[in-house]
Amino acid sequence: MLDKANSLTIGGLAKAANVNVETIRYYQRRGLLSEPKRPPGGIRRYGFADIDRLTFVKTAQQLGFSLDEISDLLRLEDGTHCEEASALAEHKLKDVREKIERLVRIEKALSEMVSQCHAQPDSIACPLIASLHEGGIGTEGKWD
Amino acid sequence: MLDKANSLTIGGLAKAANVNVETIRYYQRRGLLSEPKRPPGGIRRYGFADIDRLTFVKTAQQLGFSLDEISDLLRLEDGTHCEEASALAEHKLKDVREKIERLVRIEKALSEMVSQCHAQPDSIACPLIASLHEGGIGTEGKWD
DNA sequence: GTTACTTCCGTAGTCAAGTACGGAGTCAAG
DNA sequence: CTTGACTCCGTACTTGACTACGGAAGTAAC
Repeated sequence: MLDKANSLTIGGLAKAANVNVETIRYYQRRGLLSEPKRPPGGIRRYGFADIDRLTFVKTAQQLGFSLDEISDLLRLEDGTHCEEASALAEHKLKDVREKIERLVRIEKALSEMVSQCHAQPDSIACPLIASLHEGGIGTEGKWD
Repeated sequence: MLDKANSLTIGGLAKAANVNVETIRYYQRRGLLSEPKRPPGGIRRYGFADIDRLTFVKTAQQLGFSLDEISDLLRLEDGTHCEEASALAEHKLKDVREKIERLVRIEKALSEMVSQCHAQPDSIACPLIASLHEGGIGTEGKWD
C-alpha cells in the first residue's frame, strides 16, 4: 500500500516531521524508530509511518512523557502480547487521566482569571496554585 | 494569618514538598521561589505557601511545562497588571487546551485498546499514533 | 561550651535529550 | 567523471534541570 511512498531520505523525513536529522538517528539508537534496511551500499528510505511515529514522539514529549515512557507506549502500538499490553495500557491510562485532570484544573483557573479580568479590569486574583489541591475545584471550590 | 505557621526550615520545606533541598535553592536562584529574609545572622523560615508553590512547580513540570513557562504561570499567580496578565493567561490557556485535547485522544486510544483486549483477547490493534491526527476523534470516532 | 546536625553559599558534577563535527561513502546533474 | 549536496557513523559537545561537595556559620541537646 505504501511501498512506493517509502521514498524519503533521512533529510526529507527530518523536514517532514520537523525535527533534526541527528534527532532521528538518536531515536534509532534508542529504539524509538527502527532503521530501515539499507540496500547494499546504498541509502535508507523512509515513509509516512515514520513521519507519524516521530510526530507522536514529539507530541507525547510535550505532554510530559519521557522517552522511556514513550518507548512503552510505542510497544503498545507495535502490538505485544495482549495481557502484557493491556496491563501496560491500563497503567498508562491512569497517568493520562491524572494529567488530564490536573490540566483541567489549571484550565479552569486560567479561564476564570481571564473572565474576571475582563469583568473588573483592575484587581485580579489568580487561584492557579490552589487549583491543584486535591479536594479543590472539581464541583465546588473549597480549600482549607 | 500564617505568621506562626512560617516555621519550616529549608530542610522541613524540602521534606514537606517532597523535593531536594538543593532543588529549592536552585528554584530560588531561578526566581521560581522567593528567599524569605533571613534574620540578622540567622536562618530562613518557610510556610505553607511555599509548599504549595513547590508542589505546583512539580506538577506543572509533569505536564510538560519548562521552568521558564512555569515562571510565566507564577507571575500570573503573583498578580501582575491586568492587561498583561490576561494576555499571558489567554496564551497559556491555548497551550493547556491543546494539551488536554491531545491527552484525551491518547486516552481514548488507550481505553479502546484495553476494552478491545478484554473482548477478544488475542488479536490487538492499537491506534495510538493515529489518535493524534488532527481531523480525528473529536466527536466521532473515525479514522482511515 | 562541646558535639552533632543544619543552613548557607559558591562551584562543580551528573543525567536526559539532544546537537555538532568530521571524514568516508553515495547520488544526481552537468 | 567531477562537483556539490547529502548520508552514514562514531565521538564529542551543549542545554535544562537538577544534585553533590565542602567549608564556614547557625542551633539544639546535653
